[in-house]
Amino acid sequence: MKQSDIDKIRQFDRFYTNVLKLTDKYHLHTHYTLLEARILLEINAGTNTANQLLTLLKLDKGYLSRVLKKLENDKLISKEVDPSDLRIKKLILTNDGHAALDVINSRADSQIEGLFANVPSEDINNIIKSMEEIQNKLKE
Amino acid sequence: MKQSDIDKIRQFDRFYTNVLKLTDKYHLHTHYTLLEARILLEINAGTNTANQLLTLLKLDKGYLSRVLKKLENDKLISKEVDPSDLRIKKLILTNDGHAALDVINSRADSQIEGLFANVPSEDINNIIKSMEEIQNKLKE
DNA sequence: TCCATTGGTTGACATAAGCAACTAAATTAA
DNA sequence: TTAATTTAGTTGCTTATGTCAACCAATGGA
Repeated sequence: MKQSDIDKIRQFDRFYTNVLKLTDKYHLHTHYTLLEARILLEINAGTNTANQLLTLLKLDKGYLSRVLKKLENDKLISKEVDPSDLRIKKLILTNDGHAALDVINSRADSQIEGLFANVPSEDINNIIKSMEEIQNKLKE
Repeated sequence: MKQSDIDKIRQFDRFYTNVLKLTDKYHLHTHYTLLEARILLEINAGTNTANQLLTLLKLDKGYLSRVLKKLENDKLISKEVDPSDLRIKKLILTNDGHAALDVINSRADSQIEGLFANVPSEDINNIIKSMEEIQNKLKE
C-alpha cells in the first residue's frame, strides 16, 4: 500500500473524528450519554442482548453491564430472561425508552441538518454517495 | 434536507465510529494515549500553542494543560515562552518526542494497512477519492 | 457426572474529562 | 497613566468513563 494513500486515509480519519465530535454532541441536550443513546438505538434496531451489544460496540462486559443497569433503573429498558437459555436476557425498550429515543433521534437529526446547512444539495448527494462507497468497499 | 439523507449520514457516522475505534487502537502498543499521540502529531505539524490545540481539538483548557504537563514531564515536549507575548508558550517536540512520534506514526500506518489488507487496490483508490470528496464538500 | 465455556454481574480501581476559580500578561478605553 | 477587560494558561476539586479480575449460574460436551 502506498504511503501517500495511508497518509490520506489518516488525514480523513482525523478530519472525520472532528466531525463526529461536533455531531456527537446531540446527547448534550438530553440527559443521556452518547453511549446510552447508541445502546437505545441498537436495542431498538434489534441488537437486544448484552452479548450482541458487546460485539457490536466493542466494550468491556462489566462496563456494559453497569450501563444497562443504569438504563434499567431509569426505566428506559427492561430485561426478560430468554426461556430457551436462562443465562440470556433479552433487552426491551420500555415506553419511556421509546420516548427517550425519539427525542435523541430528532436532536441528532437536527445536528446533521445544522452541519449540512451550508452545503448545496448537489454536494450533499455526492457526499452521501461517497459515504456509501466507503462503507460498501470497506465492510469486509 | 431529506430524512432519508439524514438517515444515511447517521448510518455512515455509526459505521465510521467503529472503524475509528478499530484503527485508533494504534496507541495501545506504545504507552501513549490517543490524545497524547494526536497532540504530538499536531505540534509537529505546526499547531504549537495550547490555545491552538484547544480550538483544533475542542478540549477543556484545564484538561489540556494537564496533558501537556504530562508530556513535558515525560520529556516529549518542552515549552518556550514567546518573547513577543509572555502569556504564550510555544510547544516544541524534544528529540524523545520526535522519536515517540515516529513510533506512533509507523504503528498507525500499520493499522491502516491492516484494515485495508483485504481491500483490492482499485477499491482503495475509490475509497480515497470518496474521502477527499467528503472533506472538500464538507469543510466549511 | 465432571469440566470447560458462556452470559452476565460485581468489587475495586484507574484514567479521562469537566467546571470553576485563579494568576499573570496584554489590550482597550478613560 | 491607570482602571477595566480580555486572553493564555494553571490548579483544585469533582464526576464520568473505562478496565481488570473474580465471581455465579446456566449450558453443552466428553
